[in-house]
Amino acid sequence: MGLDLKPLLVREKTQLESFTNKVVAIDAYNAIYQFLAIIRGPEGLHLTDSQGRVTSHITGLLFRNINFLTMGIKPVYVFDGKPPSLKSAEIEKRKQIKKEATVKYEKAISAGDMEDARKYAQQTTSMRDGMVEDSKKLLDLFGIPHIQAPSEGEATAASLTITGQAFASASQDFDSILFGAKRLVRNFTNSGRRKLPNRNSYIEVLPEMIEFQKNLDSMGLTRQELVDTGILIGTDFNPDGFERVGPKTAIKMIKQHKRLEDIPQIQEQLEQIPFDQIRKIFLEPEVAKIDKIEFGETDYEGIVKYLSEERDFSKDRVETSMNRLKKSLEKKSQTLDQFF
DNA sequence: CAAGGATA
DNA sequence: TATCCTTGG
Repeated sequence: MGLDLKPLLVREKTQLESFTNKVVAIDAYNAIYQFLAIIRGPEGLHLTDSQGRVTSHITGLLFRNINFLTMGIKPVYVFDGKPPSLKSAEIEKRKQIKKEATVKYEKAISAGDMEDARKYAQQTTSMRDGMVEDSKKLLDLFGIPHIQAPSEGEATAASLTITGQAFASASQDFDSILFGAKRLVRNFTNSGRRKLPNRNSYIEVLPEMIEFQKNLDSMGLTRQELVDTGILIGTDFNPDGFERVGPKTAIKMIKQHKRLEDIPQIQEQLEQIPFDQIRKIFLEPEVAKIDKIEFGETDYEGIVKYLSEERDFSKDRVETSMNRLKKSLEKKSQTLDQFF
Protein backbone atom coordinates (compact mmCIF):
# COMPACT_ATOMS: atom_id res chain seq x y z
CA MET A 1 0.00 0.00 0.00
CA GLY A 2 1.60 3.39 -0.34
CA LEU A 3 2.87 5.75 2.19
CA ASP A 4 0.18 7.02 4.54
CA LEU A 5 0.96 10.72 4.65
CA LYS A 6 -2.65 11.70 4.07
CA PRO A 7 -3.52 12.73 7.62
CA LEU A 8 -0.57 15.12 7.74
CA LEU A 9 -1.07 16.94 4.47
CA VAL A 10 -2.93 20.04 3.39
CA ARG A 11 -4.96 19.01 0.37
CA GLU A 12 -6.75 21.64 -1.63
CA LYS A 13 -9.66 21.00 -3.93
CA THR A 14 -8.95 21.97 -7.48
CA GLN A 15 -10.31 21.32 -10.94
CA LEU A 16 -9.00 20.07 -14.24
CA GLU A 17 -9.58 23.50 -15.81
CA SER A 18 -6.81 25.04 -13.74
CA PHE A 19 -4.28 22.86 -15.60
CA THR A 20 -5.01 24.33 -19.02
CA ASN A 21 -1.77 25.10 -20.87
CA LYS A 22 0.19 23.37 -18.14
CA VAL A 23 2.48 20.38 -18.49
CA VAL A 24 1.55 17.63 -16.05
CA ALA A 25 3.87 14.68 -15.46
CA ILE A 26 1.66 11.66 -15.03
CA ASP A 27 2.76 8.55 -13.20
CA ALA A 28 2.00 6.18 -16.08
CA TYR A 29 1.95 2.95 -14.11
CA ASN A 30 -0.32 4.48 -11.54
CA ALA A 31 -2.78 5.61 -14.22
CA ILE A 32 -2.69 2.37 -16.21
CA TYR A 33 -3.07 0.34 -13.07
CA GLN A 34 -6.13 2.30 -12.09
CA PHE A 35 -7.70 1.67 -15.50
CA LEU A 36 -6.93 -2.02 -15.28
CA ALA A 37 -8.47 -2.24 -11.86
CA ILE A 38 -11.65 -0.37 -12.65
CA ILE A 39 -12.55 -0.79 -16.31
CA ARG A 40 -14.07 -4.23 -16.29
CA GLY A 41 -17.11 -6.11 -17.41
CA PRO A 42 -19.95 -7.28 -15.16
CA GLU A 43 -18.15 -10.33 -13.83
CA GLY A 44 -15.02 -8.42 -13.10
CA LEU A 45 -13.19 -9.49 -16.23
CA HIS A 46 -11.14 -7.07 -18.29
CA LEU A 47 -12.25 -5.78 -21.66
CA THR A 48 -10.35 -7.66 -24.35
CA ASP A 49 -9.90 -7.75 -28.10
CA SER A 50 -10.72 -10.78 -30.26
CA GLN A 51 -7.31 -12.25 -29.51
CA GLY A 52 -7.99 -12.10 -25.81
CA ARG A 53 -5.54 -9.28 -25.20
CA VAL A 54 -6.65 -6.85 -22.47
CA THR A 55 -7.83 -3.45 -23.67
CA SER A 56 -9.12 -1.83 -20.46
CA HIS A 57 -6.04 0.35 -20.11
CA ILE A 58 -6.34 1.49 -23.73
CA THR A 59 -9.97 2.53 -23.28
CA GLY A 60 -9.03 4.52 -20.21
CA LEU A 61 -6.08 6.25 -21.84
CA LEU A 62 -8.07 7.04 -24.97
CA PHE A 63 -10.89 8.91 -23.29
CA ARG A 64 -8.83 10.53 -20.59
CA ASN A 65 -6.30 11.91 -23.05
CA ILE A 66 -9.06 13.18 -25.31
CA ASN A 67 -10.30 15.13 -22.31
CA PHE A 68 -6.86 16.43 -21.42
CA LEU A 69 -6.16 17.62 -24.96
CA THR A 70 -9.63 19.12 -25.31
CA MET A 71 -8.93 21.20 -22.23
CA GLY A 72 -5.48 22.22 -23.42
CA ILE A 73 -3.74 20.20 -20.71
CA LYS A 74 -0.31 18.91 -21.75
CA PRO A 75 0.20 15.45 -20.31
CA VAL A 76 3.58 13.75 -20.17
CA TYR A 77 3.58 10.13 -19.10
CA VAL A 78 6.46 8.88 -16.98
CA PHE A 79 7.07 5.13 -16.99
CA ASP A 80 8.80 3.23 -14.20
CA GLY A 81 12.21 1.71 -14.72
CA LYS A 82 13.88 -0.87 -12.55
CA PRO A 83 12.67 -0.70 -8.96
CA PRO A 84 15.28 -0.20 -6.25
CA SER A 85 16.25 -3.55 -4.75
CA LEU A 86 14.94 -2.38 -1.39
CA LYS A 87 11.46 -2.54 -2.87
CA SER A 88 11.47 -6.32 -3.17
CA ALA A 89 9.72 -6.93 0.16
CA GLU A 90 6.91 -4.62 -0.86
CA ILE A 91 6.67 -6.23 -4.29
CA GLU A 92 6.51 -9.66 -2.69
CA LYS A 93 3.81 -8.46 -0.34
CA ARG A 94 1.71 -7.18 -3.23
CA LYS A 95 2.12 -10.47 -5.08
CA GLN A 96 0.87 -12.34 -2.05
CA ILE A 97 -2.19 -10.11 -1.77
CA LYS A 98 -2.99 -10.78 -5.42
CA LYS A 99 -2.63 -14.49 -4.93
CA GLU A 100 -5.10 -14.41 -2.06
CA ALA A 101 -7.47 -12.21 -4.05
CA THR A 102 -7.42 -14.72 -6.91
CA VAL A 103 -8.62 -17.46 -4.59
CA LYS A 104 -11.35 -15.22 -3.16
CA TYR A 105 -12.38 -14.25 -6.68
CA GLU A 106 -12.86 -17.85 -7.74
CA LYS A 107 -14.78 -18.56 -4.58
CA ALA A 108 -17.08 -15.58 -5.22
CA ILE A 109 -17.66 -16.68 -8.81
CA SER A 110 -18.70 -20.18 -7.84
CA ALA A 111 -20.92 -18.70 -5.14
CA GLY A 112 -22.47 -16.48 -7.80
CA ASP A 113 -21.67 -13.30 -5.86
CA MET A 114 -20.81 -10.91 -8.67
CA GLU A 115 -20.27 -7.93 -6.44
CA ASP A 116 -17.60 -9.73 -4.47
CA ALA A 117 -16.20 -11.22 -7.65
CA ARG A 118 -15.66 -7.73 -9.03
CA LYS A 119 -14.10 -6.52 -5.83
CA TYR A 120 -11.57 -9.34 -5.67
CA ALA A 121 -10.91 -9.24 -9.41
CA GLN A 122 -9.82 -5.64 -8.96
CA GLN A 123 -7.32 -6.70 -6.35
CA THR A 124 -5.75 -9.21 -8.71
CA THR A 125 -4.82 -6.43 -11.12
CA SER A 126 -1.34 -6.77 -12.50
CA MET A 127 0.64 -5.40 -15.37
CA ARG A 128 1.23 -7.85 -18.19
CA ASP A 129 3.55 -8.01 -21.17
CA GLY A 130 2.41 -5.77 -23.93
CA MET A 131 0.38 -3.36 -21.84
CA VAL A 132 3.16 -0.82 -21.59
CA GLU A 133 3.83 -1.14 -25.31
CA ASP A 134 0.13 -0.71 -26.11
CA SER A 135 0.01 2.40 -23.98
CA LYS A 136 3.12 3.91 -25.54
CA LYS A 137 1.81 3.21 -29.01
CA LEU A 138 -1.42 5.05 -28.29
CA LEU A 139 0.46 7.97 -26.71
CA ASP A 140 2.68 8.18 -29.79
CA LEU A 141 -0.39 8.34 -32.01
CA PHE A 142 -1.72 11.16 -29.85
CA GLY A 143 1.60 12.98 -30.04
CA ILE A 144 1.79 12.83 -26.26
CA PRO A 145 5.33 12.47 -24.97
CA HIS A 146 6.40 9.70 -22.63
CA ILE A 147 9.54 9.41 -20.60
CA GLN A 148 11.31 6.31 -19.40
CA ALA A 149 12.49 6.72 -15.83
CA PRO A 150 15.65 4.85 -14.85
CA SER A 151 14.05 3.81 -11.57
CA GLU A 152 10.92 5.01 -9.78
CA GLY A 153 8.66 6.95 -12.14
CA GLU A 154 7.49 9.22 -9.35
CA ALA A 155 11.05 10.36 -8.77
CA THR A 156 11.47 11.47 -12.37
CA ALA A 157 8.02 13.07 -12.38
CA ALA A 158 8.93 14.99 -9.24
CA SER A 159 12.21 16.15 -10.75
CA LEU A 160 10.35 17.54 -13.76
CA THR A 161 8.38 19.77 -11.41
CA ILE A 162 11.59 20.87 -9.73
CA THR A 163 13.29 21.79 -13.01
CA GLY A 164 10.13 23.62 -14.04
CA GLN A 165 9.53 21.38 -17.04
CA ALA A 166 6.25 20.30 -15.52
CA PHE A 167 3.78 22.26 -13.43
CA ALA A 168 2.72 19.31 -11.34
CA SER A 169 3.06 15.59 -10.99
CA ALA A 170 -0.08 13.45 -11.08
CA SER A 171 -0.35 10.28 -9.05
CA GLN A 172 -2.47 8.77 -6.31
CA ASP A 173 0.58 7.94 -4.24
CA PHE A 174 2.04 10.29 -1.68
CA ASP A 175 5.61 9.17 -2.35
CA SER A 176 5.89 12.02 -4.86
CA ILE A 177 6.02 14.41 -1.93
CA LEU A 178 9.02 12.63 -0.42
CA PHE A 179 10.63 12.82 -3.85
CA GLY A 180 10.18 16.58 -3.57
CA ALA A 181 7.46 17.20 -6.16
CA LYS A 182 6.57 20.89 -6.02
CA ARG A 183 2.97 20.03 -6.64
CA LEU A 184 1.24 16.70 -6.51
CA VAL A 185 -2.23 16.39 -7.97
CA ARG A 186 -4.39 13.43 -7.02
CA ASN A 187 -7.61 12.31 -8.73
CA PHE A 188 -6.43 13.94 -11.92
CA THR A 189 -9.66 13.23 -13.78
CA ASN A 190 -12.93 15.04 -14.30
CA SER A 191 -15.49 12.41 -13.52
CA GLY A 192 -16.55 13.23 -10.00
CA ARG A 193 -18.44 10.10 -9.09
CA ARG A 194 -16.75 7.10 -7.57
CA LYS A 195 -18.48 4.23 -5.87
CA LEU A 196 -17.57 3.27 -2.35
CA PRO A 197 -16.02 -0.19 -1.91
CA ASN A 198 -19.01 -1.53 -0.01
CA ARG A 199 -22.42 -0.24 -1.01
CA ASN A 200 -23.89 1.26 -4.13
CA SER A 201 -23.41 4.72 -2.67
CA TYR A 202 -21.29 7.24 -4.51
CA ILE A 203 -18.98 10.01 -3.38
CA GLU A 204 -17.71 13.03 -5.23
CA VAL A 205 -14.02 12.69 -5.98
CA LEU A 206 -12.46 15.92 -7.13
CA PRO A 207 -8.88 16.62 -8.12
CA GLU A 208 -6.82 17.79 -5.16
CA MET A 209 -3.57 19.69 -5.06
CA ILE A 210 -0.82 19.13 -2.55
CA GLU A 211 1.79 21.85 -2.58
CA PHE A 212 5.21 20.90 -1.36
CA GLN A 213 6.45 24.07 0.30
CA LYS A 214 3.08 24.92 1.77
CA ASN A 215 3.01 21.51 3.39
CA LEU A 216 6.51 21.70 4.78
CA ASP A 217 5.59 25.06 6.27
CA SER A 218 2.36 23.83 7.77
CA MET A 219 4.01 20.75 9.24
CA GLY A 220 7.01 22.74 10.37
CA LEU A 221 9.42 20.21 8.89
CA THR A 222 12.38 20.30 6.52
CA ARG A 223 12.37 17.92 3.56
CA GLN A 224 14.87 15.70 5.37
CA GLU A 225 12.62 15.57 8.40
CA LEU A 226 9.63 14.78 6.22
CA VAL A 227 11.48 11.86 4.68
CA ASP A 228 12.33 10.56 8.15
CA THR A 229 8.69 10.95 9.09
CA GLY A 230 7.78 8.89 6.03
CA ILE A 231 10.22 6.17 6.99
CA LEU A 232 8.66 6.01 10.44
CA ILE A 233 5.21 5.62 8.92
CA GLY A 234 6.46 3.05 6.41
CA THR A 235 7.48 3.49 2.76
CA ASP A 236 7.66 0.99 -0.10
CA PHE A 237 11.21 0.38 1.06
CA ASN A 238 10.28 -0.48 4.64
CA PRO A 239 6.63 -1.40 4.20
CA ASP A 240 6.07 -2.44 7.79
CA GLY A 241 7.15 0.90 9.23
CA PHE A 242 7.65 0.89 12.96
CA GLU A 243 5.56 -0.82 15.57
CA ARG A 244 2.82 1.31 17.01
CA VAL A 245 3.87 4.30 14.94
CA GLY A 246 1.35 5.89 12.61
CA PRO A 247 1.37 9.30 10.93
CA LYS A 248 0.56 11.27 14.09
CA THR A 249 3.14 9.60 16.27
CA ALA A 250 5.71 9.78 13.53
CA ILE A 251 5.49 13.52 13.10
CA LYS A 252 5.46 14.06 16.84
CA MET A 253 8.65 12.03 17.20
CA ILE A 254 10.40 13.89 14.41
CA LYS A 255 9.36 17.29 15.72
CA GLN A 256 10.76 16.41 19.08
CA HIS A 257 13.96 14.64 18.06
CA LYS A 258 14.59 15.83 14.47
CA ARG A 259 16.11 12.62 13.10
CA LEU A 260 15.60 8.86 13.29
CA GLU A 261 18.93 8.32 15.00
CA ASP A 262 17.87 10.54 17.88
CA ILE A 263 14.52 8.98 18.72
CA PRO A 264 15.33 6.82 21.74
CA GLN A 265 12.29 4.54 21.70
CA ILE A 266 12.89 3.21 18.17
CA GLN A 267 16.60 2.50 18.21
CA GLU A 268 16.26 -1.24 18.43
CA GLN A 269 13.95 -1.45 15.42
CA LEU A 270 16.00 1.08 13.54
CA GLU A 271 18.94 -1.31 13.46
CA GLN A 272 16.91 -3.61 11.23
CA ILE A 273 16.19 -0.91 8.67
CA PRO A 274 18.60 0.49 6.07
CA PHE A 275 17.29 3.97 6.76
CA ASP A 276 20.26 5.73 5.27
CA GLN A 277 19.71 4.03 1.91
CA ILE A 278 16.01 4.80 2.04
CA ARG A 279 16.73 8.46 2.71
CA LYS A 280 18.99 8.48 -0.28
CA ILE A 281 16.33 7.00 -2.56
CA PHE A 282 14.07 9.93 -1.73
CA LEU A 283 16.59 12.73 -1.35
CA GLU A 284 18.99 11.89 -4.18
CA PRO A 285 16.84 9.83 -6.51
CA GLU A 286 17.99 8.44 -9.80
CA VAL A 287 16.03 10.37 -12.41
CA ALA A 288 15.88 10.83 -16.18
CA LYS A 289 17.42 14.07 -17.39
CA ILE A 290 15.25 15.57 -20.10
CA ASP A 291 16.38 18.34 -22.45
CA LYS A 292 13.05 19.37 -23.84
CA ILE A 293 9.65 17.78 -23.74
CA GLU A 294 8.30 17.64 -27.29
CA PHE A 295 4.61 17.44 -28.05
CA GLY A 296 3.63 16.06 -31.45
CA GLU A 297 0.63 16.16 -33.75
CA THR A 298 -2.34 13.90 -33.09
CA ASP A 299 -2.79 11.25 -35.78
CA TYR A 300 -6.58 11.08 -35.73
CA GLU A 301 -6.93 8.53 -38.50
CA GLY A 302 -4.10 6.46 -37.06
CA ILE A 303 -5.86 6.17 -33.74
CA VAL A 304 -9.14 5.13 -35.35
CA LYS A 305 -7.30 2.62 -37.49
CA TYR A 306 -5.25 1.10 -34.68
CA LEU A 307 -8.13 0.77 -32.28
CA SER A 308 -10.76 -0.46 -34.72
CA GLU A 309 -8.62 -2.69 -36.90
CA GLU A 310 -6.16 -4.08 -34.41
CA ARG A 311 -7.93 -3.93 -31.06
CA ASP A 312 -11.57 -4.40 -32.04
CA PHE A 313 -12.88 -1.08 -30.75
CA SER A 314 -16.07 0.17 -32.33
CA LYS A 315 -14.94 2.37 -35.19
CA ASP A 316 -17.95 4.64 -34.75
CA ARG A 317 -17.33 5.20 -31.11
CA VAL A 318 -13.65 6.06 -31.54
CA GLU A 319 -14.31 8.20 -34.59
CA THR A 320 -16.98 10.23 -32.83
CA SER A 321 -14.70 10.95 -29.91
CA MET A 322 -11.71 11.79 -32.07
CA ASN A 323 -13.81 14.08 -34.25
CA ARG A 324 -15.04 15.89 -31.20
CA LEU A 325 -11.45 16.48 -30.11
CA LYS A 326 -10.43 17.64 -33.57
CA LYS A 327 -13.36 20.08 -33.79
CA SER A 328 -12.69 21.50 -30.38
CA LEU A 329 -9.01 22.08 -31.12
CA GLU A 330 -9.79 23.64 -34.50
CA LYS A 331 -12.23 25.98 -32.86
CA LYS A 332 -9.65 26.91 -30.26
CA SER A 333 -6.98 27.71 -32.85
CA GLN A 334 -9.47 29.78 -34.85
CA THR A 335 -10.32 32.00 -31.91
CA LEU A 336 -6.59 32.31 -31.28
CA ASP A 337 -6.00 33.30 -34.94
CA GLN A 338 -8.62 36.01 -34.67
CA PHE A 339 -6.73 37.39 -31.74
CA PHE A 340 -3.60 38.02 -33.83
C1' DC B 1 -13.08 5.31 -15.77
C1' DA B 2 -15.88 7.78 -19.22
C1' DA B 3 -19.64 7.85 -22.67
C1' DG B 4 -24.21 7.61 -23.94
C1' DG B 5 -28.66 6.05 -23.81
C1' DA B 6 -32.54 5.47 -20.46
C1' DT B 7 -35.32 7.54 -17.27
C1' DA B 8 -38.13 10.76 -14.82
C1' DT C 1 -32.54 19.04 -18.21
C1' DA C 2 -30.37 16.56 -14.68
C1' DT C 3 -29.37 12.16 -12.80
C1' DC C 4 -29.18 6.99 -13.11
C1' DC C 5 -27.49 2.81 -15.12
C1' DT C 6 -25.37 0.13 -18.46
C1' DT C 7 -21.81 -0.60 -21.63
C1' DG C 8 -17.40 -0.66 -23.59
C1' DG C 9 -13.87 -4.94 -25.79
